[in-house]
Amino acid sequence: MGPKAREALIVEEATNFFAEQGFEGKTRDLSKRLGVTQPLLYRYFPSKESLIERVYQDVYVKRWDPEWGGLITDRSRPLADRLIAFYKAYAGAIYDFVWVRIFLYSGLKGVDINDRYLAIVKDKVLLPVCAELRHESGLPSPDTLPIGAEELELAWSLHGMFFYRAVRHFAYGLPIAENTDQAIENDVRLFLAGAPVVHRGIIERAST
Amino acid sequence: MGPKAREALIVEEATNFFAEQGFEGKTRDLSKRLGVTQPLLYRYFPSKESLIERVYQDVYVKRWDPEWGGLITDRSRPLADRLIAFYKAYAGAIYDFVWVRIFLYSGLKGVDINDRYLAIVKDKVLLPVCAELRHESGLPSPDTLPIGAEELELAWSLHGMFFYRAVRHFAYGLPIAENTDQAIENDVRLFLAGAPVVHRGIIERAST
DNA sequence: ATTTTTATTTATCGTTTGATAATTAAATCG
DNA sequence: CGATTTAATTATCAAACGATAAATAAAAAT
Repeated sequence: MGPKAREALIVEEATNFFAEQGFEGKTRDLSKRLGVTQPLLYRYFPSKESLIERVYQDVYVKRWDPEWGGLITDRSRPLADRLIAFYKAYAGAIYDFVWVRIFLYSGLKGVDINDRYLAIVKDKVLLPVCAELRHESGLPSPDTLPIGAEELELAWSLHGMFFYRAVRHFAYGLPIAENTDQAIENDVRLFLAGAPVVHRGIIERAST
Repeated sequence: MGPKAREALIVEEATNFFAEQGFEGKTRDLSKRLGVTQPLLYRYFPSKESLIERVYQDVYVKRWDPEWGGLITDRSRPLADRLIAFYKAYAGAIYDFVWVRIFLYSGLKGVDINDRYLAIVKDKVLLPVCAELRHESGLPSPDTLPIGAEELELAWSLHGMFFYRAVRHFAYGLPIAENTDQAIENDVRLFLAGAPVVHRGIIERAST
């Protein structure tokens, strides 16, 4: 087998393997699943750690499409439509066994790529959601009045509804509603109906 | 040191240790933290697995107070008050480094005690929340019309807002709003304002 | 076809790891 | 106090693990 194909095969199977077993999974078990001998792994990667690092790259890079950011901020459409469109698209990448578990395992381990990813989520999702929510309610823009911690927590609530569904399914193995698109739509509508009720209070508390 | 005190000390430190490192943490590292030698652990526990089992018991048992169930169903108080009271009390046990991480690690591992705990959450929290929500909106009681999967998903949304806050903090190491009581109150008020907007549609879809 | 390169395997090393056996130190008890 | 039990340590085992070296098989090149 050609080196490129073999390497790709190793990374792919290692991703599934570590998603299942965690990063303490043994190289011998991985090689068995690949149908090759364990030392062969070390011809393609100098160490187990370097293979794990490669898995991180492979997994994380594929899970953020720069297009998504624009979906939220495009004020030519109703906010509900935008958020539903974004979270449905996002679910296409995120509602996935490998992603959820690698993300949780690396998060628990405290890996830096996790922080970097969450910084993107904050910048491209949470803060924009807060900004749009303010705009809808006729509240001051973030340029005038910065978004505070409690307000950010509000956007995290929507994100929590959305992502915890995946945790329940792929980490705990619980069943979830068959129609996840419908569930996402419910999340967004619930959020947009409920958030304005608490938003003003949050801003008032922040400005004292 | 007396055997009872020593055993309690081992379990306590093992709990912290496994919460940090995961269950692949080495017995030698644990013993080092306890200030004892590694073989001593095997005088108190026949195997590492049995110590882990003991940690499960210790951790999980302390995290569900039977009193909590009653908080949700007591119709002498407004539903908002009840849910706020419940989730604040629950947070006292759940917003905790050890709990969140042991829960996630054991969930990822697929340990059965996790399923048993989640069954309690479903019975004592999620289904009652759906029932109370129906009562508030003048919808049929669960005795008449069983609670469906999409409807349960609605209660999970509130739970997700609540629990994902803990995951963010204790698993990812992200900062959260200082006043968690206020954040919980916001979650509940957002939920109670938003849920009725989608609830009827969910039930209609279920009955077709 | 023979040589050279490269992919893969076999064999093995040095540590680490969970666990046990033998020994020492410290209580406990008559 | 001395005898006996018990807590804890030292020493060590066998298996597992990440990693390396040497050998083989399969392509590629001349």
